[in-house]
Amino acid sequence: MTAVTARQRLLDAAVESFADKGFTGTTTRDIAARAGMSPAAVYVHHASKEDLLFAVSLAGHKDAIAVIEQSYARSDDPVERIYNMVYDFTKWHAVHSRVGRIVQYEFHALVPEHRREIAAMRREIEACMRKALDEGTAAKVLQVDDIPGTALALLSLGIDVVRWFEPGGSRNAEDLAALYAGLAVRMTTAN
Amino acid sequence: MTAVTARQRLLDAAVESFADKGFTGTTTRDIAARAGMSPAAVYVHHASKEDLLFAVSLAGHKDAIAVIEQSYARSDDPVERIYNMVYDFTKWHAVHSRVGRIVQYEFHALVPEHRREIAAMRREIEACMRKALDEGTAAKVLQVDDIPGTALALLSLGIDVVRWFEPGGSRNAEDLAALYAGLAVRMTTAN
DNA sequence: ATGTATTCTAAGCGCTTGCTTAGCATGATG
DNA sequence: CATCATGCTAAGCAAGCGCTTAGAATACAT
Repeated sequence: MTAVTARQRLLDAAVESFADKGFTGTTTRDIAARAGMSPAAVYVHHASKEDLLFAVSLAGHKDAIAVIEQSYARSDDPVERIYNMVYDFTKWHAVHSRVGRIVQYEFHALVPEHRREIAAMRREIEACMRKALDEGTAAKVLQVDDIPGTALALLSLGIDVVRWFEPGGSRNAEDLAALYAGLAVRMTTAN
Repeated sequence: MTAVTARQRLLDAAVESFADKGFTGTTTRDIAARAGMSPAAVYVHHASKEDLLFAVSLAGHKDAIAVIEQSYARSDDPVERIYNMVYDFTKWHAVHSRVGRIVQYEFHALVPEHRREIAAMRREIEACMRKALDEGTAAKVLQVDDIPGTALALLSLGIDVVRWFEPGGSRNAEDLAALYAGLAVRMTTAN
């Protein structure tokens, strides 16, 4: 299908452009050129530049939600669960740091309706982490005073990776994920 | 002095504009209007839009470095020191979340020369945190395996606050700082 | 009064922006 | 062979961009 391929090529080009120069710093001509098409071709497959951002953001969030929910489900043990969730969430942000940067830093560039939709998906991610902490403390395996605050901290650790991580840089995604997952366990288990 | 006042008014206007719309999303006309001046007045006091960004970024980094170095110096006890450093660093990012957002997210918009200068200041902050962890583990008070990685994690906690914190929101800067500082101590002391 | 330095603005230059329009090529369908 | 939808582009429009220029207004020294 030429249609699907061209549409996807434009999405890929948008990811690279937005990650490099930000949403407002990217021109529709940049995206078109990267996809090897004329500036007008963008509008054959996407309604607007903001629509491209929304598509990228939506796909990124869906992926991130799937990752953290699968991590939650993989184990019944609260400690193992926290380890897995922080490991996978951190690793995802390291491996997909370019998409992650768009998802995190261009949120405000979305139109209000799209912003609401994305905000709801973020709340799902936070809710999943809170649930893991909730159940772990109820079972007296974890020791967490401020559950919403600690959930925020654990997710922050993973999210902030997109700010500086570069694939092929000095740090490797798996090692970083293991480090942060270990720290997460220390943060949530009794001293 | 009218000169100093106008210059500062433009800097303040730049902070608000950049924080709201990002560097590329802000026009020099936005900044001038916010400062109550004509578009041309910007160039009486600042060489370019990028120069305004650099001035904001430089002031922000100087402030952040001062905060973390004072926290380091306030106590000799490694645990207390980690608590203080994470507390103050987090609180600074919460209180100055608008400046912090510019400092963190518009780094790439600086010209290479300015970027190098700011990057050096960031390394100072990381070095200060590493030093605290280094000395604490050498004294066998802290237990940290990966010192550079843990330093990164502790700073990430504070930095990521600028992504979502709003002054006057549901969370208070001091409570958040105390929470994160407590988590930092758990991360760095033996289980 | 005259000269000088400072602070500011009206106007606008050359260029780029997101997006549209009109139309061309291609290939499937009657 | 004719028709028509699809995927694409050349050209360009109205608006907005960073920044400059020429000069007005003010304040103070001579």
